[in-house]
Amino acid sequence: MAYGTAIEALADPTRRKIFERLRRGPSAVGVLAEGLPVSRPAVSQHLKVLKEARLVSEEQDGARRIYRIDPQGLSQLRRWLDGFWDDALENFKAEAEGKGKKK
Amino acid sequence: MAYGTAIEALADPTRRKIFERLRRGPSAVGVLAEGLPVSRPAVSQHLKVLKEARLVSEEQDGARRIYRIDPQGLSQLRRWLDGFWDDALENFKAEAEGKGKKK
DNA sequence: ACATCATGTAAGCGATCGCTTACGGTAAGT
DNA sequence: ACTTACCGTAAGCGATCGCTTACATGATGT
Repeated sequence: MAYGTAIEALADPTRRKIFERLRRGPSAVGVLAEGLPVSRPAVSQHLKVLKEARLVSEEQDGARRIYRIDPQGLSQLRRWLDGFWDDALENFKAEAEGKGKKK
Repeated sequence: MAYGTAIEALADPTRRKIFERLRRGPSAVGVLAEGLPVSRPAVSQHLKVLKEARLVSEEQDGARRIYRIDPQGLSQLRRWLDGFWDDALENFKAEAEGKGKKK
């Protein structure tokens, strides 16, 4: 039931930008902040939220912190969405058949 | 690029409850409000957001409005997540190989 | 025509959110 | 030891959000 925190984390546009930036590979906080219209502490706060949602992981490298995408949060979201997708298709199929019979 | 509105819509816990309730089949506004700890106008406002995100669709049936899940918003979300998933796996593979070579 | 059901909308309020600036802490270089 | 680089955290502020109550609207029944 932890997909909730993942969705809430990805709801913010700035956090999505950070997440999509990490898609191209790991990066440090300062580097991430350069390509964004917000301050470095803001990026740090966003990374904390993403980390708690298991969407990113952190690795210390000297004085820097390297962040990379964590597949755990992503897979939880995928499982939830896939379940929904199957149910939705089933319902559409059932409704279509019902309407067909009524004719 | 419309997956953003879908994620933002599903970020709210109450909206997720409504959406999961609709998973079991179409329903009217008043019926949905009975099983929730919020007022009926609140549910109506949430349904408006879900509709604008193409996550639900509306059908008029006399004085009532029947809401059901719309697969459009769902499929957009799935496509976005699937792309992310593929990239994430690629990066992990590349990183693992790189570390292996360094040894 | 009138009453009633079912719903959308407007206004307002308290709470949460995202941002900035200021500060504290740790690691590397000289 | 001192400075510099890199980062997390605290405090505070303006804006957005979700909720409620009150009102407006359209369809159904008598």
